Order: sequence, then structure tokens, then C-alpha cells
Amino acid sequence: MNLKELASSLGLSQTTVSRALNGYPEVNPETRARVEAAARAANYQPNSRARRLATGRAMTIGHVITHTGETEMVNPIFADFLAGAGEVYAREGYDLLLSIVHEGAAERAYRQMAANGSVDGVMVQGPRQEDPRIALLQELGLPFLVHGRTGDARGYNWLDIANLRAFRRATEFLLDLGHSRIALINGQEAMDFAARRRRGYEEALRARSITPDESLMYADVMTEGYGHRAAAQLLDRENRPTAFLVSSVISAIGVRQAAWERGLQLGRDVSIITHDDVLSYLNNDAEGPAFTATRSSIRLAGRRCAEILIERIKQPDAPFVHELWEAELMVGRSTGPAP
Amino acid sequence: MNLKELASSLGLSQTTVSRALNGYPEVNPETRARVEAAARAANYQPNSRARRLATGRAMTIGHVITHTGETEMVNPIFADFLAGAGEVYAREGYDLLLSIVHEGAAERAYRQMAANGSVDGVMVQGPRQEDPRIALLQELGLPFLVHGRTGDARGYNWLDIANLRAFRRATEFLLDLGHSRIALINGQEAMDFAARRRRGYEEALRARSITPDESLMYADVMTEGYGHRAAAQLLDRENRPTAFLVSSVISAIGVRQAAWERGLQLGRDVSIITHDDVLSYLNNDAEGPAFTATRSSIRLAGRRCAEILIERIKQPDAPFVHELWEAELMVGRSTGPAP
DNA sequence: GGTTACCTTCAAAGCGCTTTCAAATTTCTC
DNA sequence: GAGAAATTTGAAAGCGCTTTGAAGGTAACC
Repeated sequence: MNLKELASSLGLSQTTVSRALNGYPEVNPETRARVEAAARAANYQPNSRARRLATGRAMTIGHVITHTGETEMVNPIFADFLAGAGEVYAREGYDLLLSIVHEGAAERAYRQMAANGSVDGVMVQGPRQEDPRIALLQELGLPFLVHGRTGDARGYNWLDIANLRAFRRATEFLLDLGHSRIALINGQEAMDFAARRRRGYEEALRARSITPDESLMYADVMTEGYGHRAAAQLLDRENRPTAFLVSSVISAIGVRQAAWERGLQLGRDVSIITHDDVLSYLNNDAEGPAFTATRSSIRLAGRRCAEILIERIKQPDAPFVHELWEAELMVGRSTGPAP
Repeated sequence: MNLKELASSLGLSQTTVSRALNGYPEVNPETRARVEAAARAANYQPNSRARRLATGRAMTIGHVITHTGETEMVNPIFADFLAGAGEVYAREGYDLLLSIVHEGAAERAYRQMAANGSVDGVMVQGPRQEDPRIALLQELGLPFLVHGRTGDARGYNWLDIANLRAFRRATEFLLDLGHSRIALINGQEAMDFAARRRRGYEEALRARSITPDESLMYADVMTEGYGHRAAAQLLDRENRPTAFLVSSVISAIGVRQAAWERGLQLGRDVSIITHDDVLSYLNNDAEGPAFTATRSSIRLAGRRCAEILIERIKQPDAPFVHELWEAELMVGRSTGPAP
């Protein structure tokens, strides 16, 4: 059933039927009711391909997700971020176009989206320091929103969490407990968020006149195995750290495992604070084993990012939106006074 | 730059330019070369909205992902499955349309995709027993492929792993090691894969004249916390199980944690076998703490599922494809003789 | 040389909608 | 009750491509 058939079955023109269904005001209420009833009865749905061509809008938002080079790892936080964003898209009538490519192919993916008009805007996640995607999208003139930020962040829309403050605060918390040898198990420091977290950690140490020790800092893709390896190395040193600051619950699980294997008890022999993205399948709440954590829901972030992006697509000339969220420090059972 | 402009700048008709770019044979080789050069120079990309309308093909595949009711949990295996499928889609020129909805809204999402023609086919994941989506898609006449299977599986395309055999095999492995009180920490048994795994487990027990004990079987959404809770309960009984068969590495991490907390060592005091989807961020390999596992890569499955679905979209009348993959049993360090 | 076949190109229709512009009808206004 | 204004509907153009059907130009054949 298409518009033409529906219109002729009603004895009306396509124009009127189209207007009735799209809520235009200049339609007689009775006519509209009649049209709506017929459309429902026939289960009529306007053909989205035709509509998109006619309106010039794709009603689609692009997400380009890259997997990291060698390991081909897909960052698991994307699932929850997408769930949050997807909720909003569905509500607002937008489709979500997902492109999963190798890191090197991302530029081509964005260029293609811009040139062939398959999306109205794109979401950028996990920016690196001086990420080339931002300049590219500015050049292409495609509306976009960055989850995270980098460089001179005034010239585009972003939503970020206060990574530096969160990790400074977490480090201070450990210092207050008497820890002084605190290891940092960070994400790849080419990523902007990881660089900020490291700065927060170092600032807190310096403020207490502790010189940051490079040998206590690790940076890599945040898998469980990485957390385990890094912690194992650190814990087997003669002068081992008494506390760990970790960038992801997944890696923190590896760190915890390494501690257990050495007979060390969390919160007594060794302390862990992790950043917690509140992933739905790794809920770090009262029920399970609760890490002390800086916490900010990636899913809520996804939801809000989608809202902002859609607003910006509708009003391309509005001023840039910058939203900085604080992470809360949740004290769990993985921290305690330095031994 | 659109086709009309490109054509007139070349002094050719739209017809010829379109044909030259789409590889039709009736174009003079010199003309084609000229057109291709000009298109490249102008960075011309055909407008996908127009092309889709004209061809009647969406060049898009839909994935509807549901989050489970109350917990709103998004199954983390989707990220890796999507990565595998996305790779193939990109190669074949298909877009991936992702719809993330509450479980109850899935039917509407499929109906909409079928009615408005935004996709050429859909991927169905995680079928429940007698899943209504299958009948729905058959009725809608939309090509689809099921990852997993259920009910009378002859009438549609599917790719599945041999869940029953894998869990029977794993149970036999534990029985051979002398375990007899083996707990099953399963996924929700409304899911077809979980029901099959349970049958495999029970068959293996019965074959050794052990009556399956309901009190040793748990079934729920496979989070870490669930694994931890279930194992904690079981290990605190007077007559505790000596081995665990777990449906997901994520839950197995919770089980392991519960064991550690009670001073029990894996492979000595308690054994764990888990199913391992080979998620990229939870790699259960030699480096990290390796569980004994039935193993099958969800990412490879995604890749193959995409290939099959695209084949079927291109040839709608070909016979149904049924592909059953064996999971391999990888012996790790989490299993040992019964104490 | 005339007919046929082939190669190459093009004009125009069509995909199924939205939207502009105009027309028909009804309601107001004095 | 005539003219103006408001309300409601429709014809047709257009979105940017693909594809059909026709035609111009060459080569091939007898």
C-alpha cells in the first residue's frame, strides 16, 4: 500500500493525505480523522526511501566505531552507550546507522556519510588527543557531537565527564588513607580521557609533594588481561604499590585477580579504585563485590548525547553545547588504610 | 556535486555517466575512463537517498536488539557480534541499521522496517523458545537469518553452535575428573540456547546414572553479579558442589570471585568450565587467568551470519541455509580432579 | 549499395513521497 | 448581498538517481 493507492481509495489527492498524516494544520479535522483511520486499517507506512529523498533529510544518525589496530578489540562500553542513544533516537524517529571499521578507515567512512547524504549528523566517541576527525567533520560541515573532548574544545559540541577532577579526587582519597605508592592502570594515553586522568593523578601526588613515578604507571587498551598482567608485575616487585587506580572495571577485575592470586585481600593488603562506567552486565553495586569507584553512567551519557545532537541537527545555528559531568566517588569495599 | 552537474560538466547525459560509474558494459572504455576521472576529481558520490528510491533496494540490514525488561541490560556479546557482521557489511556495501528497543517493542520495530522499506533483511539474535519473531518475519516476507535457532528450524535460515553437545561434553569432562556434584549456572532458560545447554548437562549426568538435582541449577541473565550470588549460595551449603558449569565468562568471573572469597583455589578445591564467546576484552587466553571453556567466537559467527544473510537477500529463492558449528573444549587451569 | 547488426549515447519516464502554487469553497464583514 | 478573508483541497513539480526504449553512427555482410 502506497500513498497513491491510499489516496485514491479515499477519493482524495496525495497532497491531502500526505498533509493529514504529517499533521499539517490546513486539513479539515473530519478529513484527517478519515485519513488516519484508513491509514491505520491498511497498515500504511510511508516509504522511508521516498520520504528521505523528498525531504532531503536522512532521519538517520551515524556512529562510526573503530576497532583498535592489532587486537581488533571492540570497546565494550559502546553497547551501553548505544543503548542509551538508541532509546532517544527511537523516540525522536531517527534511525541509527552503525559503521564498524578499522581505525584507519574511519575518515573514509565519515567522508562517505557526508557525501552521499545517508546521515544528518554523526556521533564521535573516544577522541584521541588532537583527533583528526574533529577537523574533518568541521570541514565537511556535518553536524556532530563528541562524547569526550580534545584540543581547543570551543569550536564544536561535546559532552564529557570531568576526568581530571575525578582522578585527582580518587588519588586524594587514597593519599588520605595513607597510601603513597599508588599505581595507575590507565587506558591508552593517546586517548584524551586517559591523558586527563593521568594529569589528575599526577596533580594530586604533586600537591602532596610526591614525585610521580613512571614505573608505577601503565597505559594500554583496557582489557581484563592487561589489568592482570600489569598488576602481577607491580605486585611482584620488592617495593610494591599499596594501591591501584584503574581506568575500567574490566581491567580492575584483572587487578583484583592478580591480588587474590598472591593472597592479598582487597581493602586490607591492597586498595583499588576504578572508574566505573556503570555497564549493565558488570554492575558494581551492593550485591556483588563492590569496588570503590569514580562513577558515571555511560548509558545516561549516550542518552544525553543523542538529545544534544538531535537538537543541533534541528537548529544548526544555535551556539555550541558544552556539557561537563562530574563523576561521583562511590566508596566500596576495595579500599582501606595503607598497611 | 550531483549527477546532473557532473554529466553536464562532461558534456554527457546522466544516463551515460550513471552507467559508466555503475559498471555497465555498454559504455565506451574511453568514455568510462573520462567519467571516472571526473567523478574522482569532483569527489562525486551518488546520493544514497535517491539511489535507494530509484533501485528499490535499501542496501541496509537491520539489527533489532532488545534489552531485557527490568534490568535494561544490554547483552555485551552484541558488540563483538556486530563487529564481525559490520566488517562484512562494509565490504559488501551494505549499511547497518541498529534499533535498540525494549523487548515488547521488538515486533513493532520489525513491522516498521518491513513496511517502510528501510532494510533489505534483518538479523535475529538470541531466539527464545518458540520465538514469535520468526513467525512474524515469515509472515512479513522479509529475508532474515537467525543466530541460534528454535522450534521447527527447517523453515528459515540459521547459524547456531551445538550447544547441547558442548555442554554434554563439558559435563562429561567434569565427570571424568571425578566430580559428581556439578552446578549449572545457566542463562535464562526461556532462551533456546540455554535450554539446549541444560539438556546437554542433564543428558551427560543421566548417562552416568546421576539424577540431575534442581537445587544445583540456576538460570538468569548472565551478569557478573548473578554468577557471584549463585556461587556464593551454593558454596555456603553443607554439601557444596565441587564443580561449576557456567554459560558465560562474565558470570564465571563472579563464580571465581565467590570461590576466592572462600579461600577455595580453582582447579584444586573447585572446578569451573565456562562457555567462552571469545569477547575481545575478556580474552581467556594463555596470558590471563585461563578458564577451561567450551569456545566459539561470537565475532566469527557475526561475520558468517552477515555473509549468509547477504547471499539470501541476493537470492531470495535459494534453499534455506542451516549451519551448525561445534564449540571446541579448551582445557585451562580452572579444572582439576574432584577433591 | 542496401540491409542488418552492433556499439554507443540520450531523452524521458519512473521510484513514492513532499511541497509550492493555484483553485474551489465556505465564512466573515459591513 | 457583494467583496474580502479564511479554509480546504488538488495538480503538478521536484528530490537525484536508475532504467527503458529509441536513435544515431559504424562496421559487417551479401
